[in-house]
Amino acid sequence: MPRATITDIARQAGVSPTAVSFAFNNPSRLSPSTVERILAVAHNLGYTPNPLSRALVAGHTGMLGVIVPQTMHTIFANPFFATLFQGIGGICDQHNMGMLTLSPREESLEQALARAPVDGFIIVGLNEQHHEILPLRKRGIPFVIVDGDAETAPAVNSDDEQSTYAAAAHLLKQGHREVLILAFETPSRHLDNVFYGVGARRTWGYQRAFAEYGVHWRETWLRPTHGSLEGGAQSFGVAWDEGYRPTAVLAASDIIALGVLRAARQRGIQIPADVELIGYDDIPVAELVCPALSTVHQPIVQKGQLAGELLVAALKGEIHPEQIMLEARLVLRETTR
Amino acid sequence: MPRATITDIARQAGVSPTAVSFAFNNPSRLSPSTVERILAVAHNLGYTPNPLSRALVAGHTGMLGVIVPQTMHTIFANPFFATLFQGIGGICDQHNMGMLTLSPREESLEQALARAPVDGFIIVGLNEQHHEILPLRKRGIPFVIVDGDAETAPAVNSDDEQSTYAAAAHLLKQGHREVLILAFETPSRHLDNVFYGVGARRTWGYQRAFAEYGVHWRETWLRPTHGSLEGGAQSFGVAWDEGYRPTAVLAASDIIALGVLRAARQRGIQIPADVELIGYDDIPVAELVCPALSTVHQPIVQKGQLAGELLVAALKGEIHPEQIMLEARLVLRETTR
DNA sequence: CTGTTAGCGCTTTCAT
DNA sequence: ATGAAAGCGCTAACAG
Repeated sequence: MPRATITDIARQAGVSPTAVSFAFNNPSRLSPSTVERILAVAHNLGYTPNPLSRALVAGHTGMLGVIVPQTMHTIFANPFFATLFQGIGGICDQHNMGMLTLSPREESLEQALARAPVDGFIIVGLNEQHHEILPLRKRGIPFVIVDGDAETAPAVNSDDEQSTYAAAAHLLKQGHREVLILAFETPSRHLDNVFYGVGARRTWGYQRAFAEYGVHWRETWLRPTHGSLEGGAQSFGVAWDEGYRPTAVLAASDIIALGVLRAARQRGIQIPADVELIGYDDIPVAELVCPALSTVHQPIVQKGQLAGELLVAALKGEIHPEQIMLEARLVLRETTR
Repeated sequence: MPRATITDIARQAGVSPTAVSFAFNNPSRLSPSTVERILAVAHNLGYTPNPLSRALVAGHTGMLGVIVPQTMHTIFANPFFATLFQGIGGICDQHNMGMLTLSPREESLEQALARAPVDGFIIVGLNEQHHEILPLRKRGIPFVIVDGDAETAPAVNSDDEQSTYAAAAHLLKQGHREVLILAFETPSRHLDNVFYGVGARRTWGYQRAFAEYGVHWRETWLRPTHGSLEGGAQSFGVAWDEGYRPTAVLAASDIIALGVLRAARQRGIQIPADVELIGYDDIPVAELVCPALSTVHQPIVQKGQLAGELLVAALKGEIHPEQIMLEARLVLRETTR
């Protein structure tokens, strides 16, 4: 038995579909007794207005899309995203919106964007100019960029280059010369280039420090690493097993650093005694783990909130695209000496 | 300028809307040149078929709804959910679905369910019989229950009662008699009763152990606690500051236990020397924190996967409602002696 | 107070 | 190979 429609209710209640519609959306326009009767029938048949039809005519769904060019499995394994979503979710709570998480489907990010029944998007980790993002602009669908370059669209970023510079500089200042860098790998087929977005900016920061401290930058000491605990563990483990003997490690994200911690433990490497380690993000667990992670703090929850607010503003038609830059700062805990 | 529609494209390309539709969904039915022309115009205007209209006629959206009776802000702050979502997300990845996270809106869970443009739901922490869930059944919308009682709907649970019994028994066996229990608080206005779902089952397990060990069960030693780090910290802190001096604490979830860890640290209480602590869930950070959390392990990712698979099966019309019970087991690490 | 009617934007038989 | 027309389920002028 197919789902009951407005017509079914109308028939059973002996009224027109309009009346049923009013009973749900504008009861005051009907006599109380009619409303009651309609609602009774509806309740009886378990009828609820089809959200799709409703959204189609209303022109909006009340849903906010979040898209990240990684698999959902990877996304939710990374506390950075959970924390970012905490911020976004808070705004959804305030505005009674649902949050639709999307990841590239059938090889195409563009398709994912096209199929999503949402009012606007928060796009994480891609530049505004990305070719699969551009269609959104043409279609006039509001979106805000998080962790990506943007000229005209609203965006929220943290000061990656500056803060990774600080992290690398700290290590170099301590005299380290053999430092392994676990950078982001080209996150997916959607990116053509390692030197893209946050990944690029963070690497530049490290690089600038090396330059300023007159330390030779060796490409082989930079390992593109999958943004996951396993990725970090493997990347560090492989390097170590290949004979690399870094005295310090810079990880482009905390989840990667956590992987380093695990791989080091498995090999009996002492952190920070044998190897110093600095991550990035300051995810909530960073200060809970043992040893507590030295890292670059960025206000992740706030980042999500701002992105959410920017999108909500855009949805309301308040068009004052803002590119927000959040401060990030080095936090030394126990994985550095 | 409103978004371009199929008619706009048709007009500009000098064809009928039908042709445009075919160009997108069934190009083989059109001559290659026509397809090309249509697609060119479409691309030019940044046209993409409206997903809502499409879903309306197709009868499905390719989106999976996940609903939890807590604010999104709370949900995403709890690694249990991130981990559960990791499992669900993996299934979404496989089936090219999006994942819509919902939380009660405008005071009404029922409304949240009604407004969601999804093909089916995964409902976490509510019983099948909950009055706000029942409408779904009538409407014939597929859903699966996670962490809730279900008789006829598919469901995934872990063996809460058995495993919390084991946790409490362990403590009691060690001679503890002053044990503080941080149970779930009635999670929200949607639940009328503390003795509901997982919360109830976990409490029963603790209770049964007390009974079997002949230890008097004191209601005052059971504190309903918000399922968050802050909740755990506050609940333990308040109890302690009121003069309670437990020698052991049982927390209904790891995030609560993490809060205890923090509150204890702030007060200079040594764990496990002064107070032993056992959580529940075995979220990924449990073994990373310092001291590593003793807890009850349940396969969270798998729980999410199974829920996802059950829902996908239901969506396909494969109706073999299964109530799955996952094993959970005590894992002793460093917060117990 | 209630019903008629015309869409919302798209897909899909059924003709031509 | 292409188009006309009906309809997905609902809302909202506009009548009466």
